[in-house]
Order: sequence, then structure tokens, then C-alpha cells
Amino acid sequence: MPELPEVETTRNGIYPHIKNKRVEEVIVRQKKLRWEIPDTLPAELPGHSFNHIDRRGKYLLLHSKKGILIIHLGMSGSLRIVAQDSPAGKHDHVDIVLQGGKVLRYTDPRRFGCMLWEQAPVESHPLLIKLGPEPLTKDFDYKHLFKVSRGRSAAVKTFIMDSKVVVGVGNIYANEALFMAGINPKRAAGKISKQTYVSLVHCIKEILQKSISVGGTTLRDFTNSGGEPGYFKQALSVYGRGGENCLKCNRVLKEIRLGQRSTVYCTQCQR
DNA sequence: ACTTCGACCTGTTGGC
DNA sequence: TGCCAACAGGTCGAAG
Repeated sequence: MPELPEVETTRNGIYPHIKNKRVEEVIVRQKKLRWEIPDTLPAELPGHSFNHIDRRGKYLLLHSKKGILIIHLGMSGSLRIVAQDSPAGKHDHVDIVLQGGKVLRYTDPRRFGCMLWEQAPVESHPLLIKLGPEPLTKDFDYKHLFKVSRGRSAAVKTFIMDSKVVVGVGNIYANEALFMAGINPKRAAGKISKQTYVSLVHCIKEILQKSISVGGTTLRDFTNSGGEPGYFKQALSVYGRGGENCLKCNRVLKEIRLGQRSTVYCTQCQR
């Protein structure tokens, strides 16, 4: 679920429900996430409210006067707005009970996500300080990719999934963007031309942007327990389609592993 | 400085 | 049907 577009969708979905609503209580049922949820969170947050939510990469930053809540959804996390009497399931690890009866609920079966509570200005936080540019801003351009790729032997797919290079490009969209750009994912990042990076940057932006607009549709039934919207899958050209036919040339798509991640591409269309 | 790989978890799927 | 291995939308941090 949590690709950058989903995180962005989550941000948009929860914001109107939590904005300036006083937090009544924080219920932590399971504090062992990727890092332990600090006890200072349930101790200090109640009585305060969030006035702003930022996103940095796939991290959500919920700002209050008392501190900043940093949330990452990992591989399987989600945030939903539920009614206060909604029974908690096995993987509903945290409830942030809001004034007015709604609850911001954090669910994460695999517990690869995190929920941290910070006082200091968050720009200098160790998890955020080394992150690369946001893919949808003008800071992310071919010059940047070209420059930081020089001398690097890593596969271009692994390279664009490196959060120090650019944030928010997960496995699905790395596969999709490389297909759209016609680039073989195995190519060494350091040997790719400026011109090719122009195309890749364009494709990454376009695919993420499109996906956010589809994610925006998910927004409507956000508070419903709802599963997958299904829009994504229809738009995917290669991800999850190994062994099926290329939509451009009809050849069989190849599936390999790169950096332990499943990688699908067309040997004809991607060079 | 860069690359690779194990680790963190549970749930689902596919082969035998 | 059951069992078991492999894999899943992430990414940090250690080791080479």
C-alpha cells in the first residue's frame, strides 16, 4: 500500500479529520514497531492538536506545538479514521483518540513502520537528514541524477530506489518508470547518458503524479474499511506481469531479481 | 564512498 | 487438506 502516492493520499485523507482537533488520549497496544514507540508520545500528546501535516519521502510529519509525530507506514501500514467504538483488530497498534469521537488508527501487520515523537526541529532528524530530493519538485531533475550517478556501478533500478538519490520511488514505480522510459533496469547507473536521464526523470514524475491522481479517488471512501481501489493494477504495465506479454511489443516480459527485489522488464523495449 | 546483504515481522500463495 | 518455502508495496545499518 504505502508507495509515495498512497502516503500522499493518506495525508490528504486524514488531514481534515485531525486538523486542530484536540487529542484526548493515545492508546498504544503494541509499541514494538521498527523502533519502539516512545512512552513520551502517550504521555505528552494528549491535550494538544495537530495543525499541519508534511510529507518527506514516505514519512508523514504531524506537527503540534508540543512536538512532531513522525510516521512511516513501512510495507503494510495504514492510517485510517474510525469511530471511537470501532473494535480494534489484531494489528491495530495505536489509536489517537480525537475530540469529537473520531480516532486516528495506525494498523501495521508486519510492523516495519514506525511512530516517533520528536521535539527538535525535524529537518535535522537522522532519518530525514540524508534523504534526496522530492521527485515531484524541480530539485529533482536530470542534472541531479546524472551528477550523483557518475562512478556508480549499481543497477539503475537499485539506484533510483535509493532514498539518498531520490525519495519515494518504490519497487512498483521503479519498474513502471523504467518501462515507460525504455531503460533496461540492469544498466549501470553511472553509464547512462544525460539524455536518457532526461527521459527517466520525466517518466518518474509522470507515473507518480498519475498515481497520486488515482489515489485521490481512493480518498472518497477513505474512512470505509475499504481494501484496494483496483485502479493501480489496471494502470500497471510491467509490475506483477512477469511472463505475460509486453503491452508495446507483445514479447514475454522477463522477471529477474535485482537487489532482492522483483524486477520485470521487456528485453525488446528496454535497452 | 559505494555495494551487498541480513534483519525486522506477519500473512498469503504456490508447489508437492 | 496440510506443510513448507518463497515472497510481499521498505529501508536501516553492518560488513565487505
